[in-house]
Amino acid sequence: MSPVDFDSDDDKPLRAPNGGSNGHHHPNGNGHVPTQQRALSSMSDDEMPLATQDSSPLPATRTLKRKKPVYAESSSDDSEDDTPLAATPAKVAVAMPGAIQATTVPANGKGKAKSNVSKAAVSDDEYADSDAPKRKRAAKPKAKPPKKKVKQESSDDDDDKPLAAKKPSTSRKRKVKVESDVESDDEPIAKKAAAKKPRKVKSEETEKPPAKVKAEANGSATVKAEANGSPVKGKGKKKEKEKKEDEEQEEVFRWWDADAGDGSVKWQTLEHNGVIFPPPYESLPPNVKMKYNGKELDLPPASEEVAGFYAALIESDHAKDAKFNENFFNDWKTVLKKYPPLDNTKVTNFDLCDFRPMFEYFEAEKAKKKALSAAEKKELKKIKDDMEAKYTTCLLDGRKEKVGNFRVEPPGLFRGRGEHPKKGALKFRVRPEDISLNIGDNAPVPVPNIPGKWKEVIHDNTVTWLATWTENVNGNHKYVFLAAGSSLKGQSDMIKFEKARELKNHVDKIRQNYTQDLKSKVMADRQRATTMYFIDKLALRAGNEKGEDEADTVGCCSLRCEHVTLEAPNFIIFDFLGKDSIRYYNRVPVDAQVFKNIRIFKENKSDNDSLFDRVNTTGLNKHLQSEMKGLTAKVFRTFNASSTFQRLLDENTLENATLQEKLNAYNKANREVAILCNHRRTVPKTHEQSMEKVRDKQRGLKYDRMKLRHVLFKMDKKFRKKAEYQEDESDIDDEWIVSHEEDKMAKEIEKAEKKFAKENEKLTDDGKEAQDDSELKDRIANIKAEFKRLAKERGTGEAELTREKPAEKIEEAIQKLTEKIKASKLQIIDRDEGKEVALGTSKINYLDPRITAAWCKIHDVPVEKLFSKTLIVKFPWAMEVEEDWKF
DNA sequence: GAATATACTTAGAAGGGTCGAT
DNA sequence: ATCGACCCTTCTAAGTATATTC
Repeated sequence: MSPVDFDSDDDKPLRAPNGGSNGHHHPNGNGHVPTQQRALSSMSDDEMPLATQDSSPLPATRTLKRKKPVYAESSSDDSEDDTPLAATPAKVAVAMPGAIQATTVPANGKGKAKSNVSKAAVSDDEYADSDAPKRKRAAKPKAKPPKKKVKQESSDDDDDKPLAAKKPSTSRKRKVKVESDVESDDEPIAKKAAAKKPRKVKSEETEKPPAKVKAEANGSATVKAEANGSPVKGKGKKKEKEKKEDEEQEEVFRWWDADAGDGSVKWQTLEHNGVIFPPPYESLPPNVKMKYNGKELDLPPASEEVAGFYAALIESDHAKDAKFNENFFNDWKTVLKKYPPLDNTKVTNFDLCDFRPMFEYFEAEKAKKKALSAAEKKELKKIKDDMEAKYTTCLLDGRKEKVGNFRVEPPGLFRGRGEHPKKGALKFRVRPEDISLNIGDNAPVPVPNIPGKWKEVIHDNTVTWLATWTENVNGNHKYVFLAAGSSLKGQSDMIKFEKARELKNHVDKIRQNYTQDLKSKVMADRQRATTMYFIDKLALRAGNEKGEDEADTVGCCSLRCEHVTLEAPNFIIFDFLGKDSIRYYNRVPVDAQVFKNIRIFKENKSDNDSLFDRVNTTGLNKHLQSEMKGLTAKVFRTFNASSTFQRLLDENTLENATLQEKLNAYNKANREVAILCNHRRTVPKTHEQSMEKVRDKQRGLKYDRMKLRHVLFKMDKKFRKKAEYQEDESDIDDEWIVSHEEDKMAKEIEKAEKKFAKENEKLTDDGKEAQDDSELKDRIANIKAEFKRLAKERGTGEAELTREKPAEKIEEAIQKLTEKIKASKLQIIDRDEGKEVALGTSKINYLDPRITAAWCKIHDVPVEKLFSKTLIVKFPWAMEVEEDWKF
């Protein structure tokens, strides 16, 4: 059985429609949410085997996750200056004029320390409104007493206890605070750092063939020379195909033809130029000042920069977000404390701030840039490209490879998705002192393009990153990796898909096993089986635990009771926020046992308790490994997406279809996968409007075709009988025709006027006399007469052309229009159905590119129609498949 | 064994570039 | 040649997975 059709009612894949309102979510049919829910609680569970062991299904109340706030400690008032963290950046500031490090603000500190104490205080009614669809996990603060949980644990048999992690008290992981280790400033950080870092620095004295590689590297550094005809590299692969200046194209390393390495060592030699830092902050011109309480505010660069971050956003949705504003303002105030306005104005009230002058200045600058001539823009771009050139590539084992994100993230305001508690917080400027480099130990250590020294330089060839740093807002790690088209990324991508294909060979057994386990007497196993069922059928994400200072989103293992609703006899309604706070709403029929299980799992729990309190992703993956080597939860998503795609393509592509029809079949399959994976985008504001435009255009085509038919009818009655001319233009009515003709006339007149004016201009330029206005009048009169005739023709079923044409020509023209109309119909459907589905994500990450490559070969479709240039560069390894290749 | 650290993949928004219609 | 819709790239946030630490 295919991975998705467990739904016996109709074997469409279960999809994950979009949230809410717009109706296109229910593939399975008119799904509307039933009014009656939880009718089942009364059902007795005959085979509720768990009873004994689980007699107290004590829900480990999953209190909220949430990690501790990174900087939350100082609850005291405003001594933020003293916060240790602040110190670090500040230091640098001195040394670097303009580079505002100032932004030392400890991401909003204090305050909201929802101490556990306060949590305890939260009353239960916070959970009370269970039917409120919005799962506000509001309760973050609360830590429900572990109550029975303890008991339960003891009573359960070992295998069966709730995972400790989910105990309320344990709550979630927290991220470690960002340390400012810059202390030891100026030491020869390089080697020493590596030493102190226990990390896997094994690379230190690994054997490598430096000499040889080195030589090669040097050679390839001179790409130019090479392009000129003297291949420096010894690779031999480089045939003379250099013809076009495909210098960047240079020989692609055909790693997929080479021997696979061991896997853990990622490279032997690595040379690169580090990262590029954004330019230091430049103050605004003196005439641009924001206002506070109506008065101009004279800000030092450090605080002006931060104000500018916000000013740029005042027209965006972010500025409408209270949390965003609050976080920004707190952080900005901290900066202001250190870098106050010159006149010492106290900025205390957000509502008194007027950032508009700054905003307008930015807009004007943007406009200025846009107004530059093409040549000027090109020039600027070239300057930038030249400056960045050396950072764009690196030498990996002597081969030139593209680097991905070599630009260090500039400072700004953190734009968290959804209800992220830190959104709007100030993200500091990153300095060399924050960055660790990873580079071959024989490679020269690059010098930062701004003053400063790297935090450390290590030589770890078991990882692929070139640089890393820790971001201050959430303490997350950032990395610089190679680009998507690099050999390293390509290899792991191919491995990913091969692993997903391997799952084909095990999936039957795995399904058999978990189907068994759905009835297991061991609660933990039963829950695990149920999560596997969802992950397999619905392609849900694994659902790791999240910390307290993150948006409240969930995946399969972290679902809470409030996220699933039962609807008899066998439907489950999922409604939760997943990755990126994208809503997942899906009403699906499920196996009777699954239905029963969910009912059991929900028993005696409150809405914000974990549904699968005995399952976590680590345990789940461990189990999966035992079913198939290398299997993890995410493999199911890849597997489901790619196999669904392959099947749909096979089913939907008709042999003799036109190119457009084939493309549509492809996009349709792509779209179904995107729906399965719940990949969404916000509907462009202009969508409806542009739909109407296209529809109108299509009606125009139909109108033209109708007119041509009428011409034929007038020429010879026999045409009226021809079957292909019987069809009616159903969606153009008389009213529309009238307005269409009027429109058309107006446009033609306007065109005639323009043309006339142009002709006259030309004449006078040539020193001749301009035409008389009467000429224009004549022309317009002609047009009007023409349209008068059209008006008369209305309803007669007959028409004539301004210029006569032979019947065959007209028939040909009709044929062409028919094709155009057909194509446009398809396009319209395609577009409307896809308005909120993002196809790109699945194409980039989930669909085995070999499916596409093979399909293109069989159906004679140029792959460029489906893959952008970057995708083609990303998937070189897939382009050579045999046409009969199947996922 | 939970918490944390690390490294890598997956994700939508924003903004810029391109391309087709006029 | 201009304009605007849309496609693509860029950016960086937000996941997954597993190793390491306490």
